[in-house]
Amino acid sequence: MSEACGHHHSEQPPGAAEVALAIQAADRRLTAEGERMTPPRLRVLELLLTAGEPVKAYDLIARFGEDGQPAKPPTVYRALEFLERKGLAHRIASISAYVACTSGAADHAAAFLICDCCGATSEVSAPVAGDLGRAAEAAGYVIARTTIEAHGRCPACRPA
Amino acid sequence: MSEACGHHHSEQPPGAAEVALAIQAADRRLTAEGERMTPPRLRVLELLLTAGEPVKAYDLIARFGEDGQPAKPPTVYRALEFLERKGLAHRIASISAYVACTSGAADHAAAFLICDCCGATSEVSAPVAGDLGRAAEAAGYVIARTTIEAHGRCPACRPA
DNA sequence: GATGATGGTGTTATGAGATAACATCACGAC
DNA sequence: GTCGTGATGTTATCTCATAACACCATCATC
Repeated sequence: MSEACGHHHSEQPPGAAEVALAIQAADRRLTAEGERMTPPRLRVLELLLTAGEPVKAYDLIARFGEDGQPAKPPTVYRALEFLERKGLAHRIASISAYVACTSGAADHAAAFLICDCCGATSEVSAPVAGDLGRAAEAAGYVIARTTIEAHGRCPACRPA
Repeated sequence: MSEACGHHHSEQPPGAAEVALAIQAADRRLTAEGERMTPPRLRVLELLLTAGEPVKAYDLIARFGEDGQPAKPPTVYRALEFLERKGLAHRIASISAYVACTSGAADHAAAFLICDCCGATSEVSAPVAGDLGRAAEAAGYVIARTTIEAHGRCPACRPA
């Protein structure tokens, strides 16, 4: 997305069926935890899932209304905060964007591989007990959450 | 800084001598690479070094003038971009702040341990060939740069 | 079924972070 | 000198995010 690299990108966003499944699963999990899947939360999650890649907050705001009416910023930011708190979405700090979680696990640390060319993003499990964990332990830090984002080129965009 | 945790924080920013030394070293390195340490770049680096912890861009802007006059945003952002490009400073994306590099190495990947209580930040060497590197390789990604930031409590702020 | 506590939403306004665009200036190459 | 390049100064604007407050839904309790 951010850098032209002169080749074709065939995005294949998830189908409606997959999105519906993911929403169902999220809904069940929230209910089990005594949380509510309210309309704005559902809508934002749906937008994130449908996009299948990181989306800017103001793009979500613009797409929010089914009829083309944008949302007010707090509506979307509150939904994002909730989804993130529940592990259903993640903020990608290095590009100020948000993405639906593709890991089934609740309350997990995440790491991302981000293609600077096509914007494709791959969530991988964050190795909290790995290198960073050891460095933290050595320094006496107690870690609560991590931001781990690697930028580069995905297989499709890799230079020849 | 961001969370009250009811105990005393004794910050000890680097002394003027240390700052002067770091600036000298930076100056030499830039000269060796054919780059120029211009007044705004020097000033921003000096502010970052003196702070000894992450600083918001608009704080740099406010402190920029020796006489209390603020800088114009592009002045500071351009200096920051340059310093970051040269490995003399880093942006910490998760808190939108900037910090002087405390690693001697040029052109290196960095990782940070950030205390959510007192703001202390510790730069550790980024294990590019570690867990994340393996995940990237497995996914076919070629990594160009990484953002690795761990939030928690430093030894001084650690809960009892 | 009133009451109140809690949490979610709607709305207005504003704060915080970052950059586009263009004019001008300093410097080295020739 | 003059030309190309890179840095700076300046104005304006854009993007990202949240504060503050009114209102509403839900549920427990009495």
